[in-house]
Amino acid sequence: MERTMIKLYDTKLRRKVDFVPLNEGKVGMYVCGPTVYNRIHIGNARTFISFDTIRRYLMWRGYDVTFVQNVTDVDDKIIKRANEEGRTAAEVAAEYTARFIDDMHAAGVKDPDIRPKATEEIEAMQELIQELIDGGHAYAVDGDVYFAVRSYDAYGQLSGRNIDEMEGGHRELRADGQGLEDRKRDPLDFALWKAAKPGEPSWPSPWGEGRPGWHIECSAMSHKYLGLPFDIHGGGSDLVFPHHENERAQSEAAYGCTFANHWMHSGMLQINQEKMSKSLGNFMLLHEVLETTRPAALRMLMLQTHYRSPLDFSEDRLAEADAALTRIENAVKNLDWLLETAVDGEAALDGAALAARTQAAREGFGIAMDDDFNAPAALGEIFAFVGEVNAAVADRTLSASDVEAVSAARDAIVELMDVLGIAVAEEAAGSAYPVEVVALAAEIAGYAGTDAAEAVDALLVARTAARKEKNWAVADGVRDGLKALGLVVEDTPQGPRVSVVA
RNA sequence: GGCGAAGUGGCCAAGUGGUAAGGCAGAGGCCUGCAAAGCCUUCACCCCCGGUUCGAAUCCGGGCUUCGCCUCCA
Repeated sequence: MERTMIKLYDTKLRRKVDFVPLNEGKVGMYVCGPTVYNRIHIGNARTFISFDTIRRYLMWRGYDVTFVQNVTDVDDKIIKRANEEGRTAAEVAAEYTARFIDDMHAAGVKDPDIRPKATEEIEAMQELIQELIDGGHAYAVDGDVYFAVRSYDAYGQLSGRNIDEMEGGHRELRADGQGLEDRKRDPLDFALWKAAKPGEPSWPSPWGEGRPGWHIECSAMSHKYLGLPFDIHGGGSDLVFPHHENERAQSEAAYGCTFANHWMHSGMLQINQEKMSKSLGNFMLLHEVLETTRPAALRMLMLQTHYRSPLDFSEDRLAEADAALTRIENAVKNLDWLLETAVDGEAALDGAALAARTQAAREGFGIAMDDDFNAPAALGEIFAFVGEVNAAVADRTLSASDVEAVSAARDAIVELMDVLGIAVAEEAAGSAYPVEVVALAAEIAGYAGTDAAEAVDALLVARTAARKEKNWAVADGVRDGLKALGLVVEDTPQGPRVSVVA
């Protein structure tokens, strides 16, 4: 297959660049995980799904990807929640860490290769802080340790900020009485280590009992598990400043080398054109959305917009995405059915042309995804392909000689959707028919057995006979009765077919 | 105020120089006892004003509007 080079938009450079892994064939990725003080919302989910898709694509392209995502399980917000609920911070963190993993599984996001927890990496953080102090980039004051921003020349490069202009902003804040930090040498400095207050989780350290600051966690964990530099550092665009700027400053100041080779940031999910966030209180939790929506539909919605663009979320759009996904699923379902009923006979379609079109679809998909993981365009390729395949096999009984080409087309759709993280060939369990169909069959078809699958067959035989006799009352009775039980009967050129509705 | 992103058909959305992919919704038709699925046809002067160019949704300037970051945030 003709390959183009993968291009990605690098936040630091503010342009698309060719992606060349630091180690041939391998990719190291680090994506900032959540602070576990609540269930994650769908805005968090968007970022994780975006990077999951990127990861899957890189793997499909043959890269050996090492994907690291932390869990921030010590933080002010966790402590606050614990105090409110009369629990320990560790209990709160443990609960929401478990729920986070549940939610990720429910959303179809692959587990990271390594999922370090901040509380289990204190030693690595302390070592990094000590490096910074030794190198003159950090200083301890009364049990706190601060990073000296002005000791790192490149500060502001990632987020495109000018330090001196920023300080003006800080002075304004100070005039408002906010952000007053007497212990800092410079208003821009930020905490690497926070002295413990009574009742807070803390660890012993050379600077006194305390806990790590937020930014140092990711610096320490990415260094420990990926080594520096690593290929891609990702996260939501709201983390660019200050979190990622600070991470970069810490790591590069301490180790004297590039931290992340590329920075990638996903766009914000919005509700009514406004960012959804925990602090604005306009958030919808992922697990709540998944109570009424299948995960694949949510993912489809997210794939329909480029990962860097803002994405407005609404129930209507979710329904649209579900309908769009159904079109692809139907195509696969129909192809499966055709393949099952293929007969030996004359070729009904041009297999060579279909094979060529299948190959073109794969290439089109790859070209789209190579261009900064353009999933909407890649989906466009899939839809265009689906339409052509549908047209090619419309109202046709497949002959045996067509099977190979049609089967390959069907597999391509499934494979490409899987790269995007959506399984469209989920086989309905064969014995998933509800037992009530037996009673229905007894009523309508005079069926006397106890097996639901057999009862369905009996009903279909009865219905076919009724249709021949134009006895629409019985024919429709079977269809409507089964529908009430969650089974849909569809008539195809090859005969009736029953499927279980999710 | 500083920095950044964006404005494409009813809705969503791809598209960075050669006269607009795709999805959803709508209309007409085909198939069908009905339905489902599917097929065919149909639906855009790309926010406004200037400029560059043989040619711009795409480049430049100005304007209007929206959003994000600048404080915890995916």
